[in-house]
Amino acid sequence: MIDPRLLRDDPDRVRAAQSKRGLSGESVDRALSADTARRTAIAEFEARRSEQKAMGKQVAAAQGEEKQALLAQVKQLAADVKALEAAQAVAEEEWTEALKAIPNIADDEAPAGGEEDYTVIEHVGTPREFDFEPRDHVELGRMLGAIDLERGAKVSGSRFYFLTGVGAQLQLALVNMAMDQARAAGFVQAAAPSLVRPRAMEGTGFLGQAADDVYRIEGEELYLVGTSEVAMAAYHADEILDPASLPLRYAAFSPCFRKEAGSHGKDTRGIWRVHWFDKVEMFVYTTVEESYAEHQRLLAWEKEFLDKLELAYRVIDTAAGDLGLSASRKFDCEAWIPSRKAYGELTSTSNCTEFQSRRLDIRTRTADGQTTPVATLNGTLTAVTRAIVAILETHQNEDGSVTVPQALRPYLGGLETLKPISA
RNA sequence: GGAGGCGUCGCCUAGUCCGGUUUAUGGCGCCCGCCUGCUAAGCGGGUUCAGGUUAAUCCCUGUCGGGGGUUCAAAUCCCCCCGCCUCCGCCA
Repeated sequence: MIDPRLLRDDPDRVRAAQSKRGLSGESVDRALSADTARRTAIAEFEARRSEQKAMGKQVAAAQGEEKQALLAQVKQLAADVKALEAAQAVAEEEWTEALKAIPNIADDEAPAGGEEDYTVIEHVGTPREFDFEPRDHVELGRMLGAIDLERGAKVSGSRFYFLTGVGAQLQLALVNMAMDQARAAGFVQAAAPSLVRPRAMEGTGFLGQAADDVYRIEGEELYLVGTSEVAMAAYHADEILDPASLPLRYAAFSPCFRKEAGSHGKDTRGIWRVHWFDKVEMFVYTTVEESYAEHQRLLAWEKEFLDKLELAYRVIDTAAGDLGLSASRKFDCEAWIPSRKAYGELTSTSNCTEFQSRRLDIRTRTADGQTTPVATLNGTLTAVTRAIVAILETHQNEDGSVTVPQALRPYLGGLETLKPISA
């Protein structure tokens, strides 16, 4: 949710932000008129209510006939108050809805436009040149006994898989390496629930345009999270965080579930795009002023992790139209994926500024003691399946074996090479 | 899944049976001031959060886990939901 005062005081800035995302100013106009209607309704209700309270005291003090007369008089007042209160609630609801429909204000630095309008910030490493015909991760995973797609489909359907043998080991190794890095950097490690209430899902902005991608539990008021960002954002809901405790940094492990609605036929091969994967996610609460520097730090930690996996990647600055509802700026780290002959997103970090904290009512205090919404940021340390794809394909050898990146070896009991168990 | 108990402004707590002089007690903590050689003690005042209004203050409204209802009037009575605790059942 954007700052209602910004909307009221500087609507043109909000309109400009909308157009940067390729959206019309219609929702801005709707929110503005809803704000006016709301304030009128509040003033009317409060005036009447004040009258009623004053009369109520007279009733309490009065006796006999005088009391009966007052009662008759105040009865109409009570009916008015009730009607005005209901009207106020409706106006309030419409205002909230209108306000929530407006995406976060994109950062001035974020490129304007849609999905294709990102800017490349930097390239790290160079895509590997193969002197043999490289295999894709599906083939490598089969040879290594690491990925079982057929049985994944049998048991759970398309876009599911089993990680077996070194595949399962690789998952635990990646998770442990991510958790160790996070702990060394001062993060609090967390294991987060994957099932959350509507409040958490709604508060993080995933029940808006992204709702189609969210699994709902039938007969329950619960959703499966697509990222532990959801649980970690709601973790401090309704709290006023001690300024001295900021930044609060969490590294959360959780399974993630995505319906991938609207991506039928896209990335159907292998484990690149799946309905379930496990992830270690960084999540930070800090002040809005500090959030911009923190965003760079999150990006640096993501790069550190990718560097340790010895991958070639580029960093892109996502365009405003591709930010999603909550983010004001987003950097994606895209690793070179040999079988795709292209860069593909491995990690992503977003600065959501006050957008989520306003919805979830998470605040801190300014130097003069006033409450103010915190900023929330998130960033992927490792999304296991995509990391595995990148590692297998990048570090494969001609015989189908895979050389384990140095940094990962301690997490695999010193294993230097993953060896095929079948041709 | 069943039975019972509980939820008050940071923490503790009065008020709930029997609705109205409650603008929700009081203590601790914290903040400001007085006093004091310094500190402590003592004394006085302040101290939920949000919204409306305002240049700002004042003021007004809401807020006793959340929502709804009864009533002229609800922390107090009724209903639903959430959470915590105790016991029983089931279970990795």
